[in-house]
Amino acid sequence: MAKRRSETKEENRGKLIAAARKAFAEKGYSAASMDELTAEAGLTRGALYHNFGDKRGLLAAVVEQIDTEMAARAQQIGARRGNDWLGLLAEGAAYIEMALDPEVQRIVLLDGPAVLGDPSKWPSQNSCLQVTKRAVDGLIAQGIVKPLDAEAVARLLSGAALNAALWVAASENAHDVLPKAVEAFRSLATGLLAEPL
Amino acid sequence: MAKRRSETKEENRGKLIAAARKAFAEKGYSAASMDELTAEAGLTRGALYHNFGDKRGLLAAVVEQIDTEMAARAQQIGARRGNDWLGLLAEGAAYIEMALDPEVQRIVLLDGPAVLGDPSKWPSQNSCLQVTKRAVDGLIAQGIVKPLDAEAVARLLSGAALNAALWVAASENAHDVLPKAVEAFRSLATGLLAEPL
DNA sequence: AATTTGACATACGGCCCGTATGCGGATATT
DNA sequence: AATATCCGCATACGGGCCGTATGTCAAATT
Repeated sequence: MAKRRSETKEENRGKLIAAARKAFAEKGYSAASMDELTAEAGLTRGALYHNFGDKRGLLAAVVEQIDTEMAARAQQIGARRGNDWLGLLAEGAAYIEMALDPEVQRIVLLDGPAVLGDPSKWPSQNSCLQVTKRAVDGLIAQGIVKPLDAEAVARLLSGAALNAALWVAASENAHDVLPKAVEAFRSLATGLLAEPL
Repeated sequence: MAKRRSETKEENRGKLIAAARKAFAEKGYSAASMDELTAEAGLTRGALYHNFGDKRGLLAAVVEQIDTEMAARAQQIGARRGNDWLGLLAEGAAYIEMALDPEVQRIVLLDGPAVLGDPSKWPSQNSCLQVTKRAVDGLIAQGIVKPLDAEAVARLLSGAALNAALWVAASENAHDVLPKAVEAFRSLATGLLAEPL
């Protein structure tokens, strides 16, 4: 066989991240054991430490991967809708739905901030925030949205969306409350409009 | 001296909670050592385990104490302003400011949700949510706010406020961005009004 | 006064993480 | 092509922390 070394290294990195995603999502960050994690990936803690430095580094890598996937989805939706007002609303709703994924919740919304600190300091830069910020910036430039601080608006919107998702996910009947959350989000967002509809 | 037993027990409970507040706020939940914690309170882990069951129990008690304090402040502000629209806005701004306290951030906003799970399942019931929900309920009944699901609105508002607070706190110049956050919050909230101002 | 209760201390064991060291194959050198 | 080097990963070790079981002494009960 004789594979290239850099090749197998990337493979193993991928295996570790995949195993970590599963373990972190199921057990939570602190309860996830590095030994079990690496064993499930067919490796040992040596590989993990060599690739990611420490447990936090592994979490950061996992978060970055998930975040990248979320950003891709958001971009798709934004592109399909166009960069207008309805696009922003659709994006917000999309984030609420994405956050229903237990993996996203546990890793990105709960353990991520607690272990890694403020999202703005993450390697991945928190795509949700960035994408929203860009959209808001555009809408302000067009005069559709009030001339507020774009980052402030993005922070509030994303915070609202993510909190709504946590609520929906914790509810018994998620499919019943999801529309309520989305509706409330849409109402809230209309407060940003420069002129009432 | 010969104090009553129940008396000293409450005293020690208080000492432990106080020490835990400091340790959790400074080092974070997972990095805080129970041994150091209890030693600083002049006790041992035996007392801690006897009173709170385990480390999570101690965190829950700390969160409850802080949460109660926050609820008291919010009630004050609400009562002073009256249960009207401006009262709700003032309350939201108050929560943003309260969340600037590093203790509140680290313990209630970061470690709390990660360790204890969804706030709605906390013993303290998360005062921020409850107070906001009650205020929104009243405004809906008066026809001031659109007939949305009160809990959904409360979730979104509190999520927005708390996320804004995290942003402000992480900023270099907090006193510069705080007004931006509050202004954005006010704009967002106007989206809830049944009729434009 | 004897007994029971309860609050807390002490002792023990296991798990987990981070570091230091060792090893074998891929890569570079001449 | 043979040797030397490097690198990715495994293994071994040590310390810390948490949860449980057990012990102890003062307060409460009778």
